[in-house]
Amino acid sequence: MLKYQQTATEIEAYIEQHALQQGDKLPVLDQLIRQFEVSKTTMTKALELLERKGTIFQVRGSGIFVRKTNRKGYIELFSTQGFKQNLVEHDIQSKVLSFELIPCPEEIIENLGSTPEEMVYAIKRIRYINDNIMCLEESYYRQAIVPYLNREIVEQSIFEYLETALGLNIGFSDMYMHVGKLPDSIAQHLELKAGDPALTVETIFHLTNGRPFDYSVITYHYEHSQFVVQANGLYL
Amino acid sequence: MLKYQQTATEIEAYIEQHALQQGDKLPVLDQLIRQFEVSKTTMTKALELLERKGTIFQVRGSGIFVRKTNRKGYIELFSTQGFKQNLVEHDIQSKVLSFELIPCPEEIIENLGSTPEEMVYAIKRIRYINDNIMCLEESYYRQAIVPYLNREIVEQSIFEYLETALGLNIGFSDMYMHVGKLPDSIAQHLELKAGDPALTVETIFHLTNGRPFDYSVITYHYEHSQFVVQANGLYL
DNA sequence: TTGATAAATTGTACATGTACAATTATAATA
DNA sequence: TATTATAATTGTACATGTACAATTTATCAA
Repeated sequence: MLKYQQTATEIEAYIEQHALQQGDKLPVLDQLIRQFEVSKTTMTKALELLERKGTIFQVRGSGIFVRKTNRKGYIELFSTQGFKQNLVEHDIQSKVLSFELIPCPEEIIENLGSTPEEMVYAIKRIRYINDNIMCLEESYYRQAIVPYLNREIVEQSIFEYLETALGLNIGFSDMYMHVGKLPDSIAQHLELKAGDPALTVETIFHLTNGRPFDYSVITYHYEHSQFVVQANGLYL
Repeated sequence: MLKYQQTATEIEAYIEQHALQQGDKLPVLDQLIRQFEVSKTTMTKALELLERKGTIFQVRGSGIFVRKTNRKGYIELFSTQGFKQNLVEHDIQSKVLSFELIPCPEEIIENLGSTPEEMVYAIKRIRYINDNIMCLEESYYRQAIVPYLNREIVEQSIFEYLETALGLNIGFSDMYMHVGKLPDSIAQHLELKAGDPALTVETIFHLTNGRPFDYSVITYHYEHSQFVVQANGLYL
């Protein structure tokens, strides 16, 4: 683990231990540097990481303060950076509906930048959050990049397997979101009615080297999923 | 404008001028440093900015490459960083439904960290994108921070006014999203039917010093709004 | 008191330099 | 030719140091 990531984790622990709340002030930058025994660069990067993660905010001339979202029960859609301790407080389960190795379907080719001959793992599964149906996920993995998958892996966390067992470096992703009415085919899986509202998120995942390896379409159950996003930039 | 922001803008211009496409390689870091005559720190920060913005991706040992989303017609929900050139390619118009100065409503107090006595500007407006109804926006600005607003300003970009005329420094925001069925009252404004699907986004905007100044609830028209998010971290 | 002004505090921008890890290209070997 | 080992390329991590801008605190005048 990198030093600045490690430092960031330690600062989080510090916040936890001292039970700091929204708006509370952390020690001054110089003090943090001495306290955690790192250089200014490292501390700055650690703080920047925590700022993007939404844990703190920094005010020049004033100090470093804790930023906490108070609402509970929301899913972090884009951790935008950092670790993956998003959903740890939620209990996530999966039920595999289908799992097969097929030639890349026509409509997926463009998204994955693949060829019609190329084989892909096609997986359909329902994901549960705290024993409620959260979403239906249909995903396609290029076998050229993910040479092997099996049903057992797919029942657990696929990304976990890709990173640890296969040593793949997962990089960035493009997500496309829209809201619409559920078609009957999907509604059944979510135990909802056709015409009910749904959030659909298409995502193209890339390795750090830019190669797309996974295209997935997730349809969320509108009653069991709500999302929080901590943003830092500007907007509308 | 800061040097690294300026540099980032110049690199974007470079990409534009050379008509670089997805996956095309930029000059090597050292070359970029010489070419744009900045230090390594500055260039690194500029590139980091562009990476977060989704314009490029960097691969150690390999190079710096262009990253472009090819789908058109999507709204950038969270620019996650950077400038606010999101919606420039869209034509955004507003129609003000109501505009008043009132004591802070009960249900808003907690979100804005205000008191019941405090006065807030309450604004309701419909926003159009390319002449289609995009969303209904209800927003509340604390008068303690935004001392003056009028109907004319509200018909244009409020944030533009806050930044330039009032000199406020807009910082981070917390967004809460969920999907649901439209109540009749809102459906009418969006020219939809009660029960139709809708994406609702609540946002609490803060100044850079951490003080919340704006709480808004936006209900999007499901047929006229779709969103793209370029993420960099990890996920589900 | 109030209000302006100066000084101290504190985070950010930027430069320079070293070491290193991931990738790619090259050379050596079977 | 294919495979492996080596070297060159290229971005990232990290340290140190200077200058500065935004904020807060202290000081002084009215």
